[in-house]
Amino acid sequence: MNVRTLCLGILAFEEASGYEIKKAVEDGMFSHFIEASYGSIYPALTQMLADGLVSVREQVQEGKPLKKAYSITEAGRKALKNSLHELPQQDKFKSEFLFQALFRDQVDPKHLEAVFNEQMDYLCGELATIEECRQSVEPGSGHAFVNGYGHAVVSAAIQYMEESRSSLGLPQKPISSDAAE
Amino acid sequence: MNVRTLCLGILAFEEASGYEIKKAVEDGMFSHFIEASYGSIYPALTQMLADGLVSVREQVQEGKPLKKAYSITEAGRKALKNSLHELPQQDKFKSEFLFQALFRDQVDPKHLEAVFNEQMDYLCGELATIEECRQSVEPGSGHAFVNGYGHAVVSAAIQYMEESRSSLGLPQKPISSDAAE
DNA sequence: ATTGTTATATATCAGTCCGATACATCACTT
DNA sequence: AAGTGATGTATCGGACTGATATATAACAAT
Repeated sequence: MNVRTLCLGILAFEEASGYEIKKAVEDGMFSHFIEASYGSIYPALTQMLADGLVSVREQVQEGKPLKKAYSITEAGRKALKNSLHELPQQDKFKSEFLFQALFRDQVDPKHLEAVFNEQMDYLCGELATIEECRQSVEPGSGHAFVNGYGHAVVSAAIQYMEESRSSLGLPQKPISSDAAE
Repeated sequence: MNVRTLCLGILAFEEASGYEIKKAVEDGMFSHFIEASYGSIYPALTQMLADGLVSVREQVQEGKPLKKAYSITEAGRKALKNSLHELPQQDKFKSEFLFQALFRDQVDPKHLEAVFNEQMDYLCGELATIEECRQSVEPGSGHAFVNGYGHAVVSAAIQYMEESRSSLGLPQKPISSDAAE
């Protein structure tokens, strides 16, 4: 699946600009299972416009830059439906954190601790985003399933991390900066 | 982090060929949190050889093609250690399965079921790989932590998938081909 | 016998995508 | 008056993927 299909999928829910698509995959509804950069989103929109899969509406906004609001066309919906019936590629998961954790005996304990805490912050942030979205999702929908999947997985990761603190030789949960001692 | 560092990391554990590195990230110890293709592994090894980070030993094998066994050098270990002290990038997770699940009302139920079952197979395969590796890992090591992380996350995914069968309108667990009805 | 498949192994390349950067406008703070 | 941050479009070098080519040998099937 390429970025074009990804954009079509987001536009199938609502009209959006390139900037908004980027936000959706960075922080929004789609953030925990999709990635895409400006360098692929903008060319994808341009190309799909040429192919008639999307249409633009240039919005002149007060106090903000020009915004190109893209909408999916009928041809676009058809193309999306086709893509949805292809066999999906395998999930891809890359974690540099886990890679570093593999060599924990070769890194400075201070670094390990910093990296560990950053990972916890990241995971908790993901969980917060997922829980935010959970409210605006109707039960039984595809959104609900995907949201629940993310919640299950990220929760499990957080719990495992928490349980592993001692076995990694790290100090317990640093709730406030001067609780230890 | 680039593929060069990734290869160095694997070579820090044991001498390996490009083919074996690919296997390690595809099926082995590293498979659930690392990705790399031949198209990046072989150039990485060639370049690192030129830079003196690895050395080769050409093995003439009986009944098999020539094998170039790469080993990490002292300079390579130093370079790896440096890389390990950089801040890791955020985890990346992409799931086309979840993307398709998002549009479950727009896809053929047969397709949804097939895709769902394939995802289950994939996840169970991952779990099996992780459990295989678990045996050959010494407790308390970085390997053990990473292995446990994978186990926690994949187990959670499988459990959630299992619980969601009915809410997606799918038939129950197809253990054998003619158990239903 | 010979065709096909699977496993081992190296290597390349078109196309895709990321990460960084540039540019521009406005709100808000310092 | 300067700096920061959010909104917004756009491009590009370089990294990486996915597919393909090449080669050898074991093994199964026809």
